[in-house]
Amino acid sequence: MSDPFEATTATLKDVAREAGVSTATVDRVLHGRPGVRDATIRRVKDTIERLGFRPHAAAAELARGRSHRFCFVMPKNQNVFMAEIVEHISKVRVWLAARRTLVDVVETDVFDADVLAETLEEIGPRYDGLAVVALDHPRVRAAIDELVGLGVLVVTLVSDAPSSRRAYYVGIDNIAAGRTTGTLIGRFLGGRSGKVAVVAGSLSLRDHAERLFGVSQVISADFPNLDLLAPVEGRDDDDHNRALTRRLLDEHPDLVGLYNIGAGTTGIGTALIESGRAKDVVFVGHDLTPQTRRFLLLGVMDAVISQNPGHEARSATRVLLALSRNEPIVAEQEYIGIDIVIRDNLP
Amino acid sequence: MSDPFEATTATLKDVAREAGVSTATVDRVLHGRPGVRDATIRRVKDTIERLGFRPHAAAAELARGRSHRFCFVMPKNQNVFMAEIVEHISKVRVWLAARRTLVDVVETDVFDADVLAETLEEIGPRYDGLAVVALDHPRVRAAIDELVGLGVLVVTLVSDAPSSRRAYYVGIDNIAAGRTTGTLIGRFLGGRSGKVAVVAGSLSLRDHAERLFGVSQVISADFPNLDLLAPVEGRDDDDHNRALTRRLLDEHPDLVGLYNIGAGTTGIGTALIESGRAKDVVFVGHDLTPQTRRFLLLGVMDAVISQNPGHEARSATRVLLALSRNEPIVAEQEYIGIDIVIRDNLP
DNA sequence: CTGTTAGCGCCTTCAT
DNA sequence: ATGAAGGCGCTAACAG
Repeated sequence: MSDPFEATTATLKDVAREAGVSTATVDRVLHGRPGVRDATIRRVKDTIERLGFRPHAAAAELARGRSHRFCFVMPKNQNVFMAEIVEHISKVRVWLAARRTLVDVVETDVFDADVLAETLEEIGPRYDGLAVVALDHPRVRAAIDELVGLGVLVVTLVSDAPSSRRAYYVGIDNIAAGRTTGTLIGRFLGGRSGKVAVVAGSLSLRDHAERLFGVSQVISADFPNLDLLAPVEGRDDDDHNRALTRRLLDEHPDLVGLYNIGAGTTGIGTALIESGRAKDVVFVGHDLTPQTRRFLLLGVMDAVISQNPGHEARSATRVLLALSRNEPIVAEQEYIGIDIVIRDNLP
Repeated sequence: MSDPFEATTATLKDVAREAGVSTATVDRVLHGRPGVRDATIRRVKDTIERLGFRPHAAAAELARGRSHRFCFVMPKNQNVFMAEIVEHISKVRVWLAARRTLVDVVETDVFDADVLAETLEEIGPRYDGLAVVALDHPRVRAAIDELVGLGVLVVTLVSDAPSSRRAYYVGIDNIAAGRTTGTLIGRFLGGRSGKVAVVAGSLSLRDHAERLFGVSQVISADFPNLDLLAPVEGRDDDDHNRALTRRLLDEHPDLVGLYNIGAGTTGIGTALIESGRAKDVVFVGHDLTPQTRRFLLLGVMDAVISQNPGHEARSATRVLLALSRNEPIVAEQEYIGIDIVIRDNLP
């Protein structure tokens, strides 16, 4: 071999010439389209192999000239985390525009199965693909499955509907997230005994229920010195959570740990500060926001469990793009990790 | 109905027609090339704005038709972490091949400034860009600067040379990584008193020195109950580290914490297990490997501080590509976080 | 079954 | 300072 680059610089035309066929035939073989004799297929494949030919992605994209329309279906009353995802979608728009891909965002009540399902049914068919913050409910599953049947790509985002026919889930393993919190609280307490409280938004949300499951597992299995209280629900609302926390602190002088499973962390942190017991209670919550960042630096929160909203926004679009172009997905790149953030590794 | 895509689908030709100029002129304006009257520039820019025109990335790439050659300069005696980066480079090769981009990997003694500098000087000019695991040394800096002067793009990887003219650093903030470890060890010990030992590969390596600095800061400032021993150096070698650890354990019956700053974690873990004190000593090290993963699950290690090798390999290539095409870098996407990995959030 | 041919949208000489 | 025209490598419609 001469120029080490030559191998990768062969074009489809080269292959055609070398194989003694037309470019159209090479193209057919390349994409497994019918209408080519087996013998010819083999000959072409050999030449491709021999020349180390790789189709030029940009040329293919240009020639295909398709454009894609995707839509993100997001919660209507966005908390900071969801708002950040939306913000990142906007940032990716420029990049996508240069690829003739358009992404819309619609907001709906993703917590009401009927409303969500209707939204999906209505807007779904207008798009090539959807990224949905899903509710795991039969009605929603049905809507997703129907769309998939119509040829619309569906990926779930942040919250999954595992039993649906969605093509992919972009988000974290919430049981593992709960377990992670359990271990952190237990370890940070270093043998101290007492009660651990859990505040959830709503336990009918799959991700909240899963996180609760995870934390319970770990606390009961590994930390006999700790006593997990029955979870309370605060609808992800700061005021509710503040009141709930106040009550928990009052009723349990021996409260040593606190886990906020959903949003509304500000309310809890405020109540903790007001009680003067912020430093005595190990407090872990989700999602890195200006508020939780502040709480970490103040020592009110001991850790934040976080999933990178930018990564999730990009990942969802990349996955949709790859799926609709029939390109492979780099699973490793799309994996969303459970980030543990403490004061010292704040991004 | 009119194509809802129309707005984003305007082409350079459309702009030319609307602005009453030729496509060549639009192209000139688009890329700020000289030879266009100010008035014309304004007119074209206005039309671009008005039509919401975005150049089609694929078309541009095709027309430009350039190809790129990059090279990763990696340590010769690769530890697992470095080997994983190399592995990921191979995975990206297919993707890159479709973009007429070739990446080589050369191995050299990156710990010897002269050898590294010579390698850089020798192979650098053959490439459009280099990703280098740098040693922060005057000789190396000079070599990097010279290459940059020749028009070769240089990014540093994992280990930086901040005062050189390298275009970018792909890697973590090592001081913060050290601080993170310090806090974790301190918190996990939950008030227990005793000594904390630090094993480094070599303190003349910038990243090792920085991690030491970080951990010292935190331990001395926030954990008066802990006593940081003078660091020992084990050259990232399992056998050395095992012997060192054995000695540390012997000499300090009150050793409660252990931080391995570099590689060779297996040796330390082995010594810990052999001593029977694995559960009594909080042990934190770097990089997720099959071994450290096992140690986490066994409870021998309490946390692993890790930087995602796949992310780093992709990031370095993306940055090199973006730089050489004069495209913007998505800083947020290329940020390498300090991952805290415990038993429960293992990927 | 296979080949011909006209683009896709942009970039780049080469003229003017 | 500006325009005309050819081509990058692949795809797809249309012939045969």
